[in-house]
Amino acid sequence: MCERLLYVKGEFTLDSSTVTRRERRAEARRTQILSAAAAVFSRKGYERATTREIAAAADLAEGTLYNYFTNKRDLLIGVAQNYADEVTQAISQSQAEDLDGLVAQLIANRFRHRQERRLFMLFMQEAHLNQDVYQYYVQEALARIIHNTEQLIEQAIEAGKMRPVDPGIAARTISAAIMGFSVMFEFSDALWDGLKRKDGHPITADWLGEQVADLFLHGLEK
Amino acid sequence: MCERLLYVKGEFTLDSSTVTRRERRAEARRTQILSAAAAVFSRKGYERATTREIAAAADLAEGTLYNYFTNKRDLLIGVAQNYADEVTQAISQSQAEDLDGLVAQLIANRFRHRQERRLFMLFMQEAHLNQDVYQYYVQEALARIIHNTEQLIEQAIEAGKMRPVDPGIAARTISAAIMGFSVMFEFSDALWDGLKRKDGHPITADWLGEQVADLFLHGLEK
Amino acid sequence: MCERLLYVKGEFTLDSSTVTRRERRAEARRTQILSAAAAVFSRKGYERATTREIAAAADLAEGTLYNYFTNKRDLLIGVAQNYADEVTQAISQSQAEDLDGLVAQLIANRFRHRQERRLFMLFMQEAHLNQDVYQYYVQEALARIIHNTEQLIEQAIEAGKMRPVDPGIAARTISAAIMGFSVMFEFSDALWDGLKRKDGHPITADWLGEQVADLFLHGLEK
Amino acid sequence: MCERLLYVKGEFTLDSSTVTRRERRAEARRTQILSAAAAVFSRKGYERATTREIAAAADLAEGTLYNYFTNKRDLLIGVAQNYADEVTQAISQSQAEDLDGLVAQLIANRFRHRQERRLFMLFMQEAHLNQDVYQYYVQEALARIIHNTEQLIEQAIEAGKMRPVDPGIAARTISAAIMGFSVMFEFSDALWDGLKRKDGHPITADWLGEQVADLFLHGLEK
DNA sequence: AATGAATGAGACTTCATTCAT
DNA sequence: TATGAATGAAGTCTCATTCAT
Repeated sequence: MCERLLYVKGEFTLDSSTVTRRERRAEARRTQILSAAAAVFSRKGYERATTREIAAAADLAEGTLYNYFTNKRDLLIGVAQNYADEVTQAISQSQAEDLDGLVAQLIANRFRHRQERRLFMLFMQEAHLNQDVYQYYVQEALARIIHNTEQLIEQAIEAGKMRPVDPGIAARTISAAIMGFSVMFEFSDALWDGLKRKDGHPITADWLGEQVADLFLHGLEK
Repeated sequence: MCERLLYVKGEFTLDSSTVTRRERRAEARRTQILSAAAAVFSRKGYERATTREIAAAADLAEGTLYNYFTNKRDLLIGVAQNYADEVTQAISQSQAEDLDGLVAQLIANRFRHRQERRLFMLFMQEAHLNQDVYQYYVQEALARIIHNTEQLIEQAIEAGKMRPVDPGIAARTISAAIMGFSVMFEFSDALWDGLKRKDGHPITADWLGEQVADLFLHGLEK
Repeated sequence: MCERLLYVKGEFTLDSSTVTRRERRAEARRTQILSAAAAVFSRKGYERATTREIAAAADLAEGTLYNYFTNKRDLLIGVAQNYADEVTQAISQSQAEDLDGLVAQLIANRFRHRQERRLFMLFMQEAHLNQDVYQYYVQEALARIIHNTEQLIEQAIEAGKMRPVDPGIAARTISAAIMGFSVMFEFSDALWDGLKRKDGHPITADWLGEQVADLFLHGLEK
Repeated sequence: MCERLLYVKGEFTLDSSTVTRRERRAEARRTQILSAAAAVFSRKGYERATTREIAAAADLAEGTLYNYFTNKRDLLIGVAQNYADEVTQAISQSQAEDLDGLVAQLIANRFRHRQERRLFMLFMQEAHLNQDVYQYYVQEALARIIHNTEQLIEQAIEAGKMRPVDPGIAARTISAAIMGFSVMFEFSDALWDGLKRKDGHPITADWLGEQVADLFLHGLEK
C-alpha cells in the first residue's frame, strides 16, 4: 500500500489525512442521512416514514443507510441526538440583557421552524416507546431548557427584577406555553383565524412576542 | 337471518320495533368499538395500533369492526369526533364565578386523564395527514376551546376584573400553557424532578393550579 | 348467532361440531403446510428454502403460513416434531422374530425414502443451531432409536443368540452404519459405481441387506 | 502499482523474480482465505456464513476475497478441493500392518476433528446443489476412501486373514459406520449418555475403537 | 350481523458483489 | 493489489382488509 507513504517535510510518514478523509466522508454521510431522516420523519412521523423514502431523500440506496445506522429506530435516535445537541448549544449561547428581552427571547427562540416543531411533537410521541429518545431528547434537551429558564428567573428574582414567584413553576409554565404555541403554530389557519389586533395592524411574530411577554410579566389582573 | 323473524303472539311477523332495537344495538356497538379504539390509539399511536388489538379490546372479531367502520382511518375519525363532542359538551356546561376560579378551572379541566393527553397529542400528529381529524378535532374542539376562553376573558375585562389585554392573545397563551403542561405531565419524572416547594410540602395538583393561576393573574414582574 | 343453535335429539344444543370442524380444518392446514415445508426443506435445505416456495407448495398465500406458525424456524421445528413422532410410532410397532431378521430390519427400515434421508441430514445440521430441533429430533427420535436397538441386542444376548458384546457399542455401531448408508444412498452414482456382485447378478436392496446383516453377525475375520 | 518497480543493485528494474514471489504470495493468500472459509463454513454452514465473516477471519477486506475467488460458491469449492487433497494425501500415506490395526485405523483416522466432521456434513448437503462440490468431494475424496478400503480388505482376504466377504460391501459398511459415528459425535450428550462400560472404567476413544473393531472383526453372533 | 382464516402488498433488513480510491 | 462503502435484489414477516361460513 504505497499510496499511504508520503514524503512530507523531510521525512516519510504515514499519511494521516487518508484516515481523516475517510472519516470526514463517513461523518458527511451520517449528516446527509440524518438530515434526510429528520425531514421525512418530521413530515410523515416515525411509522409512516419508510426507509425507502429516507434513502431517496438522502439520494442513497436503501442498503447504504444500514452502513451507518443499525436500524430505522437508530435513525430516530440519531435525529433526536442531533437535535438535542443543537438545542443545548443554542442555550449555552443565548444571552438576554433585560427582563423583557429574556421572556421575548424564550418565546421566540424555541421551535421557530416547522421542522423543529414537528420533530418536537414526534419526539414527544416516541419518547414513550423508546428509552433512547426519552433520554436524548426529553432528559437532555427539554430538561435542560427548563433548568436554564429556571436559573434565569432565579437570577432575575435575586436582582429584584421579579417578584418572588416559585422559579420552578414559572419556568415550567413559560416552557409549557412555548411548547403549546409550537403545537398551535402548526394549525395556524384554524387556531389563529379569530385573532385580530385592536389597532387593525396585521399580526406579526414580533407583536405576538411582545404581547405574550407583557402577559407573563404583568399578569391578567388589573 | 333469524332475528327478523319473530314468533309473537301466535304468529310470525316482521317486528317493526326490531329496527329500533337494531339501531340501538348498532349504536352500542359503535360506542364499544370507539371506546376500545380510543384506548388502543392512546396507548400505541395510530400506526402501531392494530385492528386485531382494537378488536380484542372491544371483545369482537376483527371482521366485525368493518361492519361499523369502513377502515382503520375511519376509526380514528370516529374517535376524534367522539372526543370533540365531549369537549364541546364540557365547555357548554362549565361555569366559573370569579377570576381565580376561571383560570384555575381552565388549567385544571383540560387533559386531566392520561388517555385524553395522549389522544390530544395523537390528534395533533394525525391532523396533518388527515383532513377529517383536522376538521373534527382541531377546528371543532380546539378552536372552540380557545374561542370560549376568549369570551370569558372578554367578559372579565368588560366587568373590570382584568386589565385590557388582548383577549385573543391571552386565551391562546393560556391554552398553549395548558397544552404544554399536558405534554409535560407525560414526562413527569424527568421534567418535574427539579421542582420543590419552598415550604417543603409535597407538590400537589391543587398547589400547582394555584401557582400557575397566580402567575397568569399577577405576572412575573415586581 | 342462530346458526349454532341446533335442535338435536329432542333438545336445543350448542352444536359442538362447529368447533370441531374448524379445529379439523386448522389441523388439516397445519398438516398441509408441514408437508409442503418438509418437501421444500428436504430439497433445498433450511436457508435456501423460501417461505414463498413453501407457500406455493402448500398452495397458500405466504401470509397464511404465519397464521399457523410463528416464523420460518417454527416450521422447521414442526417438521422435526412430525418426523420424530413418525419414527417413535414406527419403533413401537416394529417386531423382529430372529437375529437375521432383526439386523436386516434395522438396516432396511430407517431412512427408506429420499425425503427422510434428506431430512435426517437437515436436522443434523440444524440441531447445532436450534435447541428445539435438537430436542425434538436428536433427543426424542435418534436417542430412542438407539435405545431401542440396544434393548433388542440385550435381549438377544440374554437369549444366548449373541455373544456378550457391549450392547451400547453394538447398537451405536449399527445405527451409525445405517445413518452412514442413508448419506451414501444420496450419492449412489459415485459411491456405488464400483460395487459388483461376484455372481454377476444385479445389486438389489435385499441382497445388500443380507450382506450387511451377514457382516454384522459373523464379522470379517476368518 | 509500485511493487513492480524495484531499485536493485543500482538500477530500477522489472525484477523477474517478482513474478515468482507474487505467485507465492498469491498462493499464500488463497490458503489464508480458504482456511478462514473452512473455519466459518464448518461453524455456520454455507448459507449462514457471510463473506464479511470469512474476510474478518482471514484478516482481509471483503473485496480482497474477490481477487482470489470469483464468488462465495467458489470459496466452497476451494475448501472442498483442499479437503479432498488432504484426504487423498492421508490415504496414500497410511499403512497398516495387521488386521486389527487396519480396522482400528480406519475407524480412528477419519473425521477426527470437529471441523472435519462438520465439513463432511456440509459437503454432503451442498453436493446436491453443486456439481463441483460433488465432483471434488464426493467423487474424489469419498469414493477414493471407499476404494482404498476395498483394496485393503481384498488384500486381507487374499492373504487369508479375512473370510471371503464381498469387499465392496464390507468397505462401504465400515465407511458408513465411520460417517455415522462422525455425525453422532456431534451430538455426544444425547446419543452417548446411556453408554456405560461393564468394568466401570470411563469411556475413551481407544476403548471405543477397540470395541468397534472387535465387532466388525468377530461379528455379533455367538 | 359476526366470525376469523386467507390474502398479498409492502415494510425492514441482510448480504453477495462491484468499483472508485 | 487491497480496501470497504455503495448497491439493490431478495428474504422474512406484519397487518389492513376481504369473504365464505
